[in-house]
Amino acid sequence: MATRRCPPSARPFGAIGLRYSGSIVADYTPREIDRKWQRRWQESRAFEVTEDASKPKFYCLEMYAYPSGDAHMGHVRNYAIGDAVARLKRMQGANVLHPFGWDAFGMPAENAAIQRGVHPETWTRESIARMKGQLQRLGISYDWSREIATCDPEYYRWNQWLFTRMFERGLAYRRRATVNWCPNDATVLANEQVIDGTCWRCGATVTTRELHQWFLRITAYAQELLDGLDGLTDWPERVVTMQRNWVGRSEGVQARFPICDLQGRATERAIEVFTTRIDTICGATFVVLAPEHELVEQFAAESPEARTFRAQADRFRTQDRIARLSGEIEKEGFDTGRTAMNPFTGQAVPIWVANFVIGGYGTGAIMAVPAHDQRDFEFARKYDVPIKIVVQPPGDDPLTAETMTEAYTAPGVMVDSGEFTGLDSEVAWTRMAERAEARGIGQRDVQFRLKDWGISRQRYWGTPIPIVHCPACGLVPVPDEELPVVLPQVVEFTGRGDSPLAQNPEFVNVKCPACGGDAARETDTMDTFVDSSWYFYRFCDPHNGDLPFDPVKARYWAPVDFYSGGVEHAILHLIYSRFFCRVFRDLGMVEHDEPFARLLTQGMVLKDGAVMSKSKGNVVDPDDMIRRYGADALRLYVMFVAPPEKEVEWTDASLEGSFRFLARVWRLVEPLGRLLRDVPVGAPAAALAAAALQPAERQLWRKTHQTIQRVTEDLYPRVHLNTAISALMELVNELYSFSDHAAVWSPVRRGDEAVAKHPTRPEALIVLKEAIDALVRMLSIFAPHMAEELWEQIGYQEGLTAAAWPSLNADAAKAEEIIVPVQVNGKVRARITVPADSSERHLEQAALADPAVQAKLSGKSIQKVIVAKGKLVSVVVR
RNA sequence: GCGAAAGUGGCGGAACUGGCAGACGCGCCGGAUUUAGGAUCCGGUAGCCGAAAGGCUGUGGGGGUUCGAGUCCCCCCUUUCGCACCA
Repeated sequence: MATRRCPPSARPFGAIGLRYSGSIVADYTPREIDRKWQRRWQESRAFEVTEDASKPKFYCLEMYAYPSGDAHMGHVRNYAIGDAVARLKRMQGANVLHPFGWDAFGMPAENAAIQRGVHPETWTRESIARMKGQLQRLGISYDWSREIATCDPEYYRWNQWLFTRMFERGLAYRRRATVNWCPNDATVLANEQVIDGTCWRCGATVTTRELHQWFLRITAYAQELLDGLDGLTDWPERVVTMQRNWVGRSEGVQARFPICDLQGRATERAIEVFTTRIDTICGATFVVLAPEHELVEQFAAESPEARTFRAQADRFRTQDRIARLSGEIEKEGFDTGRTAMNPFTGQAVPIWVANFVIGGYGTGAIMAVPAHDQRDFEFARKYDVPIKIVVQPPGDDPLTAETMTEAYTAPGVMVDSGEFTGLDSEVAWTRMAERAEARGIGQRDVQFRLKDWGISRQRYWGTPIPIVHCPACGLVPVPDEELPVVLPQVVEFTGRGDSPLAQNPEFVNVKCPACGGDAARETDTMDTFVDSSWYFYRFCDPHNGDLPFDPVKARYWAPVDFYSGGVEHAILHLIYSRFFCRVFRDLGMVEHDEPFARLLTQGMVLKDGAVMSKSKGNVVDPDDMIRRYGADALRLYVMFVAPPEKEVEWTDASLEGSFRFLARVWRLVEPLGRLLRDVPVGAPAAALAAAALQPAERQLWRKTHQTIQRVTEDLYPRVHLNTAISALMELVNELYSFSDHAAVWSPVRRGDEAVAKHPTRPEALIVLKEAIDALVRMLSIFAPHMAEELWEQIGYQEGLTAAAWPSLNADAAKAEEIIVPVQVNGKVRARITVPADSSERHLEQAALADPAVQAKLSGKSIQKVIVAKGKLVSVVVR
């Protein structure tokens, strides 16, 4: 045959089919089948939905895509998983919202503009078109009428609207903050444009700059975001943990250390420090300021050697930033020559400046207790600052400052702490906090690691921040009726200088909305995480021109019931979305507190142990695989190869295996189509009474219902897609065995030649139809194109998209007889076949009567017999 | 360093609450079919001993709880991921 070397999809499959000698089985030709059904679904608008109070809703969402131009295997896997859930829920009677859209703003589009002169919009639209085609060739059941792209003014308009609401409520504000700066290109760089401390374009060493930037006050919700995590029982534990650490709540005391003048007398000025170990305050032998701390400059000014002072502090400030990108840095510091008074001991302690104290956390200053904090310990040893022990470990072996080799951080007994001496340190914590408050030298405080969200980007391809700077009125939001503030089309992309919008006078020069005077537009655009923090609400009402979405519609669809995507979004995207959810709630637009009820983080698809990437040259192109094996085989493969959460290593051989399975189903079902068409659905109960069935028929009928049970249980909420598929494979194997049973089949002849086999008994046909019917329905959530085609072949007029999930007949699934292992002293010595509902007594008797068991019992005495009903009998002898 | 998760055949992986370890698939071996190869269908496939019946050993290593442990507890090893000076 000439087609020998062709890829599988082109091979002449099953010219000779199962059990058919000489008959013709139509080839499994996924390419045509895929196209046929994709067209039908589109024409019938099969997946478009509207609110319907008569049905339970189910909102199934996969993280929308950044339109890079090429869908990769990670996308395929994510969308295949989501689609299986969406199709399952639809068949189980839910009104399923399953939308898709594009995270269309962002740097790659702008980089393309800088490097190749393509307008970001053109680049983005082309990428969307390409990727959409790829997704459609996968046959995912999206409601495409709800498609959104965040770069549409109709979308980003609502970013601006929401920003304005937040500005009005003090949740959006402006302050100075540090950015990466390339001195050569005179431009701001995003973190990902800084490569090993240098500019991605010109290689110049990156410095920092202070700019006015916009922030969203996520910290206003810090406690709530933390508390809400307890309710996220259907999220992966590790994502919850990551978020908890990210919010990073710690309880402590903010204490005042009065600053001493140059003569060592306490003054009115004080250093505020935050500590979680107020119990160790008597051991605080020095105070450390972050290099960014405002007092550093004051001390420098007051210092006789102001210059060296500043130089040292500056060195830490710049060092900090670069070091943070590259890893560990050595603890360094210098003594300011100034002292502060320990408010508990009254002693003067030196004030240091050191690089290990962070300006942005707490008060930017710490009390250093070297005996009981490892970092302080290392620092004190290095610079020879005194170490004072105030907590001794329990037991008779007290520590001494001279001999200790590391800080003692565990609880213990208080020493050398005045009236608190002798107390348990954990008890002392509370007493000392109370005392600090009573004496006005401190108060209990809660600090969060979570910082406000800086959303300003000095970029073109993002949502313009809708603010006007008026010399007379200050910061004025653009009135709602003037939204959206649209990105100007004509802009030059040089990658140098100011942000592109700032270079466009038509954009910048406006009249103040408040006073009508000359004013300037804000030229920063928003972080694209703003877009993705609420897109799931927009899907509920994607064409609304009056509001981001209709609260009534959102009340019907939201929250998202099933959300799947990569772990890489475990923190930022998900915490920002949880934040926005609460903002919408406080605006009265949604009623729930959490936007995503169930989260599934799917594992990556690797090739040769690494993430697929163009630079590594290890990309497997989904389109290529679809061309060769069809969409169904590819989808089935990514779901069968491993549980959804796990990483998978791409293997061509396994994909072929999935293809073979589908072809095997095809060869089984397709030729039976004409035969089964006439068999009524919902077989007469009498015909299926177990007693009326031949053993082979009974076995198939049981397997059918056992499979329905297993698959249904595996699918949701467990989402064990791989084991569900393996159960379907078992059913197919059973169907093949069934066709081997001579008792129920006889050859159909044409002349002398056996053309096909035909069940000789009506019961056999009924059981067969029921099995195949259930198989095709269940298979349709994994391999929808082929399932539809087979569905049509076996005589159903209405498409599978309207079909119901098969219903379980629990009696049919039940086994009449079971095999129970018998253990003697922990080892399996026999297996007995007993009626499924055997009593414990009967099981024991049957087990002891078994000859193999008897043999092991002879000469021994039975100590105990344990019967696990329906599972096992365990005999203990001596 | 801290935290979390995971270590099961040649490979991907099953085993829900402690109850037949290795479902299902890949690969490999054998048989049928075929002029032949491919495809297809059937069977076998943890290791060791044995002609077989059967036996012994096995879920990273060591200990423990239990009639019974891949599963629970303690110690150790390895891998992956997350956080890495957050006071």
